[in-house]
Amino acid sequence: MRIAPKELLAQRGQLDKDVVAVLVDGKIVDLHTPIEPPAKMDVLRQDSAKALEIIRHSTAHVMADAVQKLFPGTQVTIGPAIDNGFFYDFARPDHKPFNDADLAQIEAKMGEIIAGNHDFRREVVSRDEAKKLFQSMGETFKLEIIDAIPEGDDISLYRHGDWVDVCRGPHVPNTRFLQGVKLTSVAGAYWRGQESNPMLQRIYGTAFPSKKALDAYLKQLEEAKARDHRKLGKELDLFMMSDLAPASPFFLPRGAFVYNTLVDFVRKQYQRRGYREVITPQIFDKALWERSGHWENYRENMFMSFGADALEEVPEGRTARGTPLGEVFVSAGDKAKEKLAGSSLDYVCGCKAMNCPSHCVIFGAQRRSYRELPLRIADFGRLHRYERSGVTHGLTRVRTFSQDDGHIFCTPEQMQDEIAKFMDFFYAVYKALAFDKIEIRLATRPEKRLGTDEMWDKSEAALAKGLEARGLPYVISEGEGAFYGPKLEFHITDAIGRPWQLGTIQVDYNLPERFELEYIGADNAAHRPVMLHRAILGSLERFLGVYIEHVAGAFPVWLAPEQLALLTVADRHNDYAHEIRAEMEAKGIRVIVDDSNEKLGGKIRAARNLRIPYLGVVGDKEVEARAVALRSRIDGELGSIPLADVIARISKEGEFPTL
RNA sequence: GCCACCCUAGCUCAGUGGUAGAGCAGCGGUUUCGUAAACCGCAGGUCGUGGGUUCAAAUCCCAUGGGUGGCUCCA
Repeated sequence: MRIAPKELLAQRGQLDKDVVAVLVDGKIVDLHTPIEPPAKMDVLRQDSAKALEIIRHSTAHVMADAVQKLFPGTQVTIGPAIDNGFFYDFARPDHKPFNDADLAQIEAKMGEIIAGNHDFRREVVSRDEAKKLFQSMGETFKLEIIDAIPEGDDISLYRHGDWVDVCRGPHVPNTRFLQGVKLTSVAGAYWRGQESNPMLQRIYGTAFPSKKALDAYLKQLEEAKARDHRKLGKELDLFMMSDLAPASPFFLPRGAFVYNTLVDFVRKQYQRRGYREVITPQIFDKALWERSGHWENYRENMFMSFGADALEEVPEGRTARGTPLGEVFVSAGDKAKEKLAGSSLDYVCGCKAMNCPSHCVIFGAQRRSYRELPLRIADFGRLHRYERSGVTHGLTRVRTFSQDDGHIFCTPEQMQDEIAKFMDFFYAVYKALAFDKIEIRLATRPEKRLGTDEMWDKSEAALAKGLEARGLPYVISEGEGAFYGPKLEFHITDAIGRPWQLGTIQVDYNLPERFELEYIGADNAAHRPVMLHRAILGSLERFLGVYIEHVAGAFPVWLAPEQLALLTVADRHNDYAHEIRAEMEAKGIRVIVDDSNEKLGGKIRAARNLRIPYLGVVGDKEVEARAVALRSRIDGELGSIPLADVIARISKEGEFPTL
């Protein structure tokens, strides 16, 4: 005998005013959905974290109600709760978007609906009834949704006031539970996420059990924005951008220092872990990319390049070699194609978007012995990828970057061990950099791919095994692998919680095949190696963006562009400051002197704003004692300390972390 | 690429059809100072760019570049 938890709680006298839903076997069940009376049932109150999702989903319904009241004829589609709130996608008959003024109006209407204290009600209907209902309402998207509900599942409707939606639930008992509501932004979104489908108008919002909780969230969001790497990049003179090279950062001296130091840090590890670094060309003959499969699978992301002679008309009596430019630029307009058609393309080049093909060229350039394997090749080469406008973002999504990239050529037998070694390396680095929350995704075969299903089966299994060997939890990203092989992606979130892939390891049987790579085994026969693509920090640009946010611009002593700022109290201390600066620089310490015409307080403020780890005040006492009044960003005032001790302390902290 | 919004001095921003502004930074001077902003002065902008409407455009319209938040795509 199934019964709604609402009745059950009422019978037991547990139906308090702040009960949102119940928890049965760890599953959230709203008060409307009939269940078998369970042995154990916990109540979820308004302020519990698990109630948040229900509140947000119900708020999405109220928003859809408000939108349909204000914009008659608008169709509803889907409206789930998400990490930071909820959204609902709409199709307006006039295809007009919502603007900020509309949002304010919708929010006001939502307030009215909520104030009406409407009960949410659930009912189960047959597929035909549901279809008839939404047919009569002209909700064609909902009809598609109903059709997608698996046979045998209940089709439930949720109503509040006079508004109805087909919905799995769960929902709050009454609109009065929705007290902290804010609409945040609008966005275009494709129906079912397909670019070929019509674009819907999405409205994002967030909701909390109370106005107070909402305000706290909004404040926290403000604070997160203060550590946005784009803002800090400007404030700390780390990097800049220019319209003349969209999505391509210019690293300024301070930023370039941090960048190079990260590279040095990884390089030092390479030395100990059997990697050999190479430097490879930037621009390659198209033939390389045809062989690697990039031409076929990755061309739209590549920058093309060609010599001036490619633009010359082909002279009379000579046959053009290569591909006419007009055929290369497939997405060029007809006019452009016509113009390019007569130009020969003896030498079209692709600017490299990945290092792997050149490493294959290196591997294949010599007869290789099994004794050389695993061969670990590292490359910090600069990559260029043509990113569509609209997807780029600060340092985290750019058009030019370099990775701490490496490719391991090994025997199939060595592969699992190499994956394990990589995992050790990876976690040692992230631990040293004080990252603890790392999400792992196993990205599996995409639609557009090279190689056989057997190869993909083997590759995916090898990566999963590598994770299971360490007992690491992971999620599967269906179809998100690279075109040549599956990957493990290591994701870290930025200041406002957006995840970014940094490190990766990918198994690849395909490129060795395409490049016909071989090594001679102990049996004196030729064998095909396996290739592992791997990066620890990933794109250094992206890593730095995430890392700046992680440390809020306050780099540890070993990474800080300046480790110590010497601040003089008055002009008469300037000579001493410059003298000891030279002494410290000779010992490898990075020092700046602020001998400007500012008061001490002003100098301290300026140095602190730059997040310099140590401040050293020099005045009469310090000159007298050959000392520095030291102040640490972390430990505060340390008092007057002899010069030699300051040098010792900063030198020690300035060493690279040991792994 | 698609949707919305934004672009005013090096930076942060004010200015909604009628003579382009502030703070900070910069420069010059004064001050010589002990732990988060000394004082005075000067200079700095074809209001992203190009068209249009208007007697008059930073402001309204169109196009275009760049950025922001999403969608899609990806390190």
